[in-house]
Amino acid sequence: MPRNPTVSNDVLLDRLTHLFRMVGYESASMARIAAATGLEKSSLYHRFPNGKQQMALEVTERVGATFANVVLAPALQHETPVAKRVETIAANLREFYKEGTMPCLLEALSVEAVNESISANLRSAAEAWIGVFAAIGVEAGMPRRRARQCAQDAVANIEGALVLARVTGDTTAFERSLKSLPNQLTSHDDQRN
Amino acid sequence: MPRNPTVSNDVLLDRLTHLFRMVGYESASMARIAAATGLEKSSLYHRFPNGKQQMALEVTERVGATFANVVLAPALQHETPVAKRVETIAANLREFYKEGTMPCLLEALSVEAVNESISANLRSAAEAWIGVFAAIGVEAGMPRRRARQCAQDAVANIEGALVLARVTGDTTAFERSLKSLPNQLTSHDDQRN
DNA sequence: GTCTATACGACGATAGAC
DNA sequence: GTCTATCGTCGTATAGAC
Repeated sequence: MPRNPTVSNDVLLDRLTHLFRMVGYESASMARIAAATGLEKSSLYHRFPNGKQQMALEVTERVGATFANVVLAPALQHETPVAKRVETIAANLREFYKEGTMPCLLEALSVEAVNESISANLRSAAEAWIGVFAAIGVEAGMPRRRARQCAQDAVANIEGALVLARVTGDTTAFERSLKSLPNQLTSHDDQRN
Repeated sequence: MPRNPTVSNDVLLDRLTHLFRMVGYESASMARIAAATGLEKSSLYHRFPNGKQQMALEVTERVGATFANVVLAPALQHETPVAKRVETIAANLREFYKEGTMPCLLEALSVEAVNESISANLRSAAEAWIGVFAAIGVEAGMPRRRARQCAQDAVANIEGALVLARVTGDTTAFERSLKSLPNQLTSHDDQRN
C-alpha cells in the first residue's frame, strides 16, 4: 500500500513536463524529479523502467500531441473565419506559455541533445507547428512558399521572445509576437525584406 | 614543466565558450571540458579556482564584451550611412552564429540558471544588444518607444531562428532574420501590428 | 603551471520488503 | 505500486609530485 496517495499518470506527466520546461534535462536530477512529483525514485523507475530518458521521451510525445490537438486545433475549424481562428490560437499560445513566463520544451531540451528519439520528437513538433501556420497562410491566399517562410518566421518570433523573456524578464516582446500573428500569417503584403 | 604546450588564456576561453554554447552548462562536465581544452582537470582548477561556475562566468563576461565591442561596434561609426552599418552588423552576426549553426549563449545558459552573476551577465548582454539596435532605429528617425520595440523584435527574431535551426536543422529562417534587419531597424512604416 | 592520483558526494539505477 | 536501503559510476574538487 502506498504511503502517499498515488499520483495519476496525467498528473505525473504534467509535473515532469513542468520541471523539464523549467530547468532542462541535466538539471532535472532524479532527486529533483522525486521532489517535484511526490514519488520516490524507485517508484519513478517502476513507471519509467528506462529512467530519465524515458520520462523526457514521453514528455516530448505528450507535449507534441497536446500542442497539435489542443493549442493548434482551432486551425482546422474551416467554418470559422481565418482571422478568428488565428486569434484563438494566439490565446491558446498565451496560455500555453503562461504569458511568456514559461519556457518552451524546444528551447529547454534542444541544447543538451539527450538522444535521437527525443530530438526527433522535438523536430516533429516544430515542423507540425510550422505546417499548421503555413496552411493558414495558404488558406488566406499566400503562395505556398511564402506561407511557409512566414510560418517559420512567426514561430521564430515567438520562440525568440520566450528566450528574451527568460533572460531579461521582459515579456512584452512575447505579447507583441502574439498580437502580430494575424498580420504575419494572413497578410497579403510582404512584411519581410 | 608542462607535458603539452601551454594553452593561452585566449584560446582556453575560446574553447570553453565553444563548448558552453554547444551543450550548455550541466552537460559540460569537467571531463568533457578537459577533453575540449586539452588541459587536465587540475590544471583547469589552477586557472579557475572556483571551478566550472567561474569558467561560465568568465565566458559570459568575455562573450558580452566581444559582442558589444566587435559584433555591434559598427553601429557607432556615425560617419557611415545607417544602412551600411546595419549590413555590416548583419554580416558580423552571420559570422558570430556561423550561418545559424552555432547556438547563442543566451539560449544555452539561460535554461539552467546557474547562479545570479551569470544570469546578470546574460541579461546585460541582451540589453546592450537591444540598446544598440534601438539606437539605430532612433537614428533612422523612429520614435524612441517604437525603436525599442523593433529592436527587441529583431533580437527575438534572430534568437528564435537559432532555436529553430537547432531543432529542425533548417537555417533559412536565420538567414532571413539577418536579411530583414535593415527593414526592421530602420523602416518608417510600422511592420508590426 | 601542468601533471597523476585520489577524496568524497551526488548521480542514475536496482534489490527486496510491504 | 510504493517504499527504504543500497549499489557502482561519474560528478566536482583537492593533494602533492615534478
